Amino acid sequence: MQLKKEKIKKRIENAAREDFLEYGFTKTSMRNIAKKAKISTSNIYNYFKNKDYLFYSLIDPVYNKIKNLLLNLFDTEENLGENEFFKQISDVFAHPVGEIIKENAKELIIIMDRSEGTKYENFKEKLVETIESHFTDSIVHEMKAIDNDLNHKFVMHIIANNLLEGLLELAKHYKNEKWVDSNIELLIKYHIKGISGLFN
Amino acid sequence: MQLKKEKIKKRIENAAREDFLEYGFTKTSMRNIAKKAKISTSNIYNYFKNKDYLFYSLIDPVYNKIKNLLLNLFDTEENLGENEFFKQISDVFAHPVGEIIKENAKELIIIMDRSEGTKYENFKEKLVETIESHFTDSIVHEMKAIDNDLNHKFVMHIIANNLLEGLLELAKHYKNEKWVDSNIELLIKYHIKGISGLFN
Amino acid sequence: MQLKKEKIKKRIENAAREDFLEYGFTKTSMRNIAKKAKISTSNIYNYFKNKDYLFYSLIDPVYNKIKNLLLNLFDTEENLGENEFFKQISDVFAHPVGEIIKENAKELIIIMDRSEGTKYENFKEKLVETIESHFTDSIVHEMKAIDNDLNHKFVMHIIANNLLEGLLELAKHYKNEKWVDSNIELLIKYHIKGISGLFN
Amino acid sequence: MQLKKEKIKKRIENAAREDFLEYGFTKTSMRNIAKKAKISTSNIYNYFKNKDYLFYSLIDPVYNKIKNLLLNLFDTEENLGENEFFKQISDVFAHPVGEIIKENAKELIIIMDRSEGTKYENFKEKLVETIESHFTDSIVHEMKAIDNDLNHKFVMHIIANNLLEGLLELAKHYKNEKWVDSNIELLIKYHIKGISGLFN
DNA sequence: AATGAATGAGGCTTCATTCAT
DNA sequence: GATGAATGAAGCCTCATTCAT
Repeated sequence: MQLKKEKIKKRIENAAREDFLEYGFTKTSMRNIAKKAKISTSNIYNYFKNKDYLFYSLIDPVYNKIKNLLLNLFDTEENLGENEFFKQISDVFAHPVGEIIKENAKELIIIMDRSEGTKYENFKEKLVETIESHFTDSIVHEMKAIDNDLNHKFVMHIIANNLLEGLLELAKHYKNEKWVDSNIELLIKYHIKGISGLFN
Repeated sequence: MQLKKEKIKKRIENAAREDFLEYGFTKTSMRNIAKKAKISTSNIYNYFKNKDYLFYSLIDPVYNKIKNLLLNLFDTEENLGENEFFKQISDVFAHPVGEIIKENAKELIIIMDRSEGTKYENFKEKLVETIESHFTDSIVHEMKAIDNDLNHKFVMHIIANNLLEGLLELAKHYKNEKWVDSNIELLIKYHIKGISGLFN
Repeated sequence: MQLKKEKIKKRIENAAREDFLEYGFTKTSMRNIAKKAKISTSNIYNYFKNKDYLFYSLIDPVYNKIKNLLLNLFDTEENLGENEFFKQISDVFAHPVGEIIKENAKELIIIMDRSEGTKYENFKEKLVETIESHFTDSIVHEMKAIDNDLNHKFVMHIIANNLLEGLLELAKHYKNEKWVDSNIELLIKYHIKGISGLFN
Repeated sequence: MQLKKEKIKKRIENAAREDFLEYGFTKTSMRNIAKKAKISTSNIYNYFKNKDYLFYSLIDPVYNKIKNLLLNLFDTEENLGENEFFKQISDVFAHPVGEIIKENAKELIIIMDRSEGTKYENFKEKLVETIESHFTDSIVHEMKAIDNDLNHKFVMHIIANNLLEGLLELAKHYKNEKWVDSNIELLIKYHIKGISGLFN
C-alpha cells in the first residue's frame, strides 16, 4: 500500500516534471499532469497541496543545491591573478556544476528557463549578474590595463550569460557523464581563450 | 496624414508588441492588448482575424528579413579557409544582423524567446542548427586536422547558440546604434578567439 | 471503562459539534472534523453513515427534548386569564427551557441558527409560530377588549421571536447555571411588562 | 442597446439579491445566479468583476445609509433623563429606521443575517453592542438606583438584540408602509414598558 | 468602425463519498 | 476499525471569439 502510494506519487512527479519542462509553470495544467499520470485531476491533491507545492517539491531541492554550491564557491575568494582566475573557473564548473547537470538536468532547465510565474522566475537573471560581477571583479586589473569602458562591462554580461546558456545546453542535450565532462572542458577552454582574446 | 483607421491599427500593434514581448504569445490576452490600445476587445477583430494573425502580422516581416539574410549569406558559399571564414562571420554579423537589432529588436526577441504556441516556437532552435552546420562545415578541415569527434560537434552547437544569445542580449539591452556596433565587434572577436583556441 | 471505539466516536461528535456551531451545517467539512478529531476523513464513515447522519445523531436528541417539552406544556391548556398566562410563561421558561440551555446550549444554537441545509432549517421559524399562536390564543380576550387588528398579531410574532432570541443569546453567552436563572427571570419580567404595556 | 444592457444587469442584480437573501453570500453560487437570470455564468463577469463586487454593489449603498443614520443619531447626545431617552428611541426608530425597512428591506436582511464571508459578517454584532452601550449609558442613573450588577448589563444586551431582531422581522415580513409604521410604534411601546418594568 | 453582450472551454481547487487493503 | 487512494461534481474565474446593433 505504501508502495502503491509511492508509485502514484512518482507518476505525478514525473508527469509534472515533463510538463513543467515542456510548457513552463504557468502553461502546465493540473489536468494534463493528471492525464499523463493516468489519474483524476482531483487525486493530485491527495499528494500535493496545490500546483505551487507540486512545483516547489520538485524544484526546491535542486535550487538549494545550486544555491549552496554558489555560496561556497564564489563568495569566498579575493582578487585573483589571471591564472588563478581561470583555474577557479575550471574547478567550479568542471565538478560541482557538472554534478548538477548529470543528476538534475531537467530541474535545472526548469529553474532557469521555465519558471515564469514562480518565485524563481528571476533566478537566472540574478545568477548571470552574480557571475558577471565575479568576472568583472576578478579581471578588473586586466581591464584597466587596456580600455575600461562600459562596452567591456556589457560584453562581460554576455559572456556570463553565455556560460550559463552553454551549461544549460549541456543539460538540455544530456548524453552521458563523460560527454558532459569533456564538453565542459571544451567550453571552459573556449571561454578562457575568448576572454583572454579581448585584452590583446 | 494618417487615417484614424491606421492610427488605431498602430495602437493595437504597439500594444500587442509590448505584451507579446513581456508575456509571450500564450500569456498575452486580447483583453489586455485592447485595454492598452484603449479600444474594445472586440474591435481588435475588425483589424486582425484573430490572435494568431495579429501575432504573425507583427512577426512575419521580421521573420522574412532574417530568413532572407540567412539564405543570402550562409547558403551560398563553399568551404572556406580559416581567415575567410572569420571574415565572413564578421561581415554577416556586423552589418545585416546589426541592422535587425537596431530596427527590430522587439520583434527579434519575440521570435526567438516569446513565441511558444506559435509556428515560430522552434525557430531559434532551427537557426542555431543552421549556424552550427555552417560553422562545422566551414572549419571541417581544421577539425579533421585535430580530433574530429562528436564532442567538437556539440561545442559547435553551444557556440552557435551563444552567438545567437549574445545578439539577443544586445537586442534586450539596446542602448544605441554605436553601442550595438562596438559590442558586436567585441562579441565576434571573443568568439573568433574562442573558436581558434579550441584547435590549438 | 470507555472502549476505544466509543472514545473515537466521542471525538468525532465533539469535533463535529464545534464545527457545526462555528460554521453551520453546509460550511462544515468532513475533512475538518476529521482533522479536529485526529482521525482520517474516511474513518468517520465507519461511525456515521454520512454527514447528514452525523448531524442528526448530534441534534435529534435535543430536538426531541425541545419537541416534547413544547408538546407537554403548550399544547394542553385552555384559555387562561392574564395572571395564569404569565405564571405559565414563567414556569415553562424558568425550568424546562432553562435545563436545555444549561445542558445543551451548543445543540440548541445549532438547531436554531446553524441548520441551513438540514431538515431543521425551518424549525426556529415554526417554533416562533407555535409560541406566537399560544400567546395570541391565550390573551385573545384581552386583545378583543382593545383593538384586535393584524398589527397586534404581528407584534406578537415579534415578541415570540424575541423571546426565543433572548434565550438563544443566553445559550450563546452561557456563563453558569445561576447566571442563566437570573437572566431568564429578568427576561420574563421584561416581556410580561412589555406585553402588559401593549394593552394599556 | 443601453436598454438591453441595463435590463440584463437588473436581472443579475435581482437574481443575486434573491439568492444572497435565501442562501447567504457563501452558499450563493454564480452558477445559480446566472441560471436564475437566464444567462451564462461567464456573462455575469461582463457586468460585475467578481462575486464580491456583485455583492457589495448591492449592499454597500444600504450599508452606508445605515452607517450615516447611526452616526447622526446616536453619537451626538448627552446623558438623558428617562423621558428624553424614550423619546429619542421613538424618533430614531420611527422614522429613519422605518425608511430603510420600507425601501431596502432585502438588503437590510442580507447585511444583518446573510453576510457571512463578507466584510459585513460582524456588523450586526457590532450594531447590537452600539445600541447596548447607548442604552446602558443613557439609563445608567436608573440602574444605579436599583441594583447595578452584570445581569442587568446582559439583559440590556438581549434587549438591544431584540430591538434589532424585531426590526428585521418587520423587514422580513414587509407588508406596506403603514404596516411598518404602526408596528414600529407598538414595538417601541413594548420595549419602553419592558425596560421600565425592569426597574420597578 | 466600434461596442457591449454572450458563450463554451478550460484553469485551479474543495468537497463528500466510496473502495481496497 | 483505520487508512490512503480515488473520483465526479461543483465552485470561482479568465479567455478567445462571435454576434447584433
